[in-house]
Amino acid sequence: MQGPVKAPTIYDVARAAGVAASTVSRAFARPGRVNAATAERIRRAAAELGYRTGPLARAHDAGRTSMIALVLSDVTNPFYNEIIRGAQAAAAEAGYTVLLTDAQESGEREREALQRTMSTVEGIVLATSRMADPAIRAVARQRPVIVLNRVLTDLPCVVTDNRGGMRRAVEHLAELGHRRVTYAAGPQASWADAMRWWALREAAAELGLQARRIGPFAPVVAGGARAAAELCRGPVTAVVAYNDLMAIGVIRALSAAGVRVPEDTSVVGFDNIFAAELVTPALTTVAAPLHAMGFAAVRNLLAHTRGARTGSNEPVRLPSRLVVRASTGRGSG
Amino acid sequence: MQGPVKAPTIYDVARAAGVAASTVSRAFARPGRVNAATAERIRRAAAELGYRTGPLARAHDAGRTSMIALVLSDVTNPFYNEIIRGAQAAAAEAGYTVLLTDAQESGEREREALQRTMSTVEGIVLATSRMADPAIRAVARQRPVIVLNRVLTDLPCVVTDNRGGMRRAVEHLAELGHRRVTYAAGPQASWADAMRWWALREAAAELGLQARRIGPFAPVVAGGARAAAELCRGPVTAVVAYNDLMAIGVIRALSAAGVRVPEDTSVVGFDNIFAAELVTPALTTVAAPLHAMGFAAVRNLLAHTRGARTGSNEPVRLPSRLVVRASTGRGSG
DNA sequence: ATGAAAGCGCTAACAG
DNA sequence: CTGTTAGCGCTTTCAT
Repeated sequence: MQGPVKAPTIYDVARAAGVAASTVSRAFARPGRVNAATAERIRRAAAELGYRTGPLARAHDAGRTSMIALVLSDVTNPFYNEIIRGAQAAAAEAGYTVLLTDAQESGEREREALQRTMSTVEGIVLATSRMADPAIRAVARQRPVIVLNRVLTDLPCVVTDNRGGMRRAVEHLAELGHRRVTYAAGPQASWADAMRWWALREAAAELGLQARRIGPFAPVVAGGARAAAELCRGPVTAVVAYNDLMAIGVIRALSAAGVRVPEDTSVVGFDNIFAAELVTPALTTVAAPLHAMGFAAVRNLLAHTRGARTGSNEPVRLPSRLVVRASTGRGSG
Repeated sequence: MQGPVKAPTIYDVARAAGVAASTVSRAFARPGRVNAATAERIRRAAAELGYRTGPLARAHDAGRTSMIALVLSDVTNPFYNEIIRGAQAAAAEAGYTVLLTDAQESGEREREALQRTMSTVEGIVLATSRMADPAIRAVARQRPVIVLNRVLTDLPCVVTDNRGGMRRAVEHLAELGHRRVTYAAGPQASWADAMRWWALREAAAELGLQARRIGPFAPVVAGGARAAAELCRGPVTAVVAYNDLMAIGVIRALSAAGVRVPEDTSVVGFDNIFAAELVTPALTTVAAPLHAMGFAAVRNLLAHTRGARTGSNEPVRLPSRLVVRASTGRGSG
């Protein structure tokens, strides 16, 4: 057993090949400017030693890495699909590459990953961060940051109009004759969750509905199923879930329990993910302009990166709309 | 208009704050070890100049970045979900962080992203790469690489047993009384696609079924729908799709066209993605040990990274199994 | 075509 | 607590 041997440097190769380090460097970077024979000797020596260009040195003085990081709370969540695409589109437009970082729903992991990534990127988009405000500000001190789905004063943010979307959803439910709504809450650390519940209460109050809240639950199908269990206690005719994944969970669990959707109870989701129209019944949901959000985020970020002494940092608020499908129907009153 | 001004260095800050560069460094890295007042002055100066720690310098001498890259042909594809989780698990175990890179189904983008990322990571997992073999080998010369879902001689690979899986699927169909199978092909650049079609032919021949192939199609729901259109020409009782997404597309399009699944035609997918059990009818599919693949890949990679003079490079072949659900049924013969 | 030497921006080791 | 002095591994002048 030897333990990890120190990786060979360019100097080791130089020595082995009997040339100067600078020549080795050239041999790799500008093969044309070096004697074919010498180049060959160098290549051979390099291969022999298993030489690899050091992790961070090469670009050391280039200064620009042309990369930005997009940090997601959970890559696995289809919610991010379009956001990612939007971000990539904006990045490509400017010749940048997007590095994806997964926080695995943990503020801790997010911090750690960020710490490692930070130094290699020119800017960072925090999508639905699970970190606390101060941690985010700390990051922002190191690199230009733009926050998605959350508002922090003095930091550039891009959010959807949760309030308007929720309003539309509740109106829809009211029009169908429902007299009370239950909100199945998502993660506590989620800024959006707080906004949605708040918005639902407001809308319900104004429209004369009764509002109730259960949760929090994990923002995944299983979480929705758990919500459904709690739901059954008490007369529920309409539920709005934190997101589509949960809504799907609710529908499935409800159906399994013999409750018909939408005849017995209506279900509304949030986000309009791809699977929303795949399930049966197809999900009525509040659609966020996902692609546009990703795009706007990176656009803004790049502007800041280019040194734009940040002007006003009013959060960019993108509109959302209600997509009515089959999971909502007449309420019994 | 000024153009991007050269970014301020740690020295600029030091000068502005009237301290030594090392002190500035400390102020950022170990805030405790520096006089509060001095730290404050430094922070102020840094903020004033808009100073940010240089992209690649910080870890410069650490040598190890503790990061590996996982390159995906399409992050958006749920197929990768468990692979990602597996990779992260193995990485975490070794104190590494996984950087996700999306090739957006393009060999070109993959190359470019890789070029930028490469220097910052210690190793690379290429999952379902869209690059040509030589390009992959070129990357492997720069960093330890391990290839997923594809076999390249002399490079460490991790693949699933496509052959066995397909065999099981065809047997299943045969047992149900089907006399012919159609394969709806995926992307041409896909190594797995070639393997699957080949395996289907082999199995069909041995079991006395007729095999047909249509495609290629994009490996997404829309692609499956397009496949279904072609399917309708000719008497088809059983189809195996390149992956679950396509299979779902096939089912939906078929249903829309009045063809019942599985009564009229049976559909089998590949991968057993999350949505497979969500759709109606639930999808019969060949399940790959996704999590295990991601895990094994990173494990191996890390071993190579630690300098293990690569021994035998026999591809690691993980077993797959058939998950029978509702999309397959009795064939009319 | 090649070598010597001077950095790149930052951190660590060692004195004060 | 803070300044000085060496590098980190590689690239880039500038000679030769």
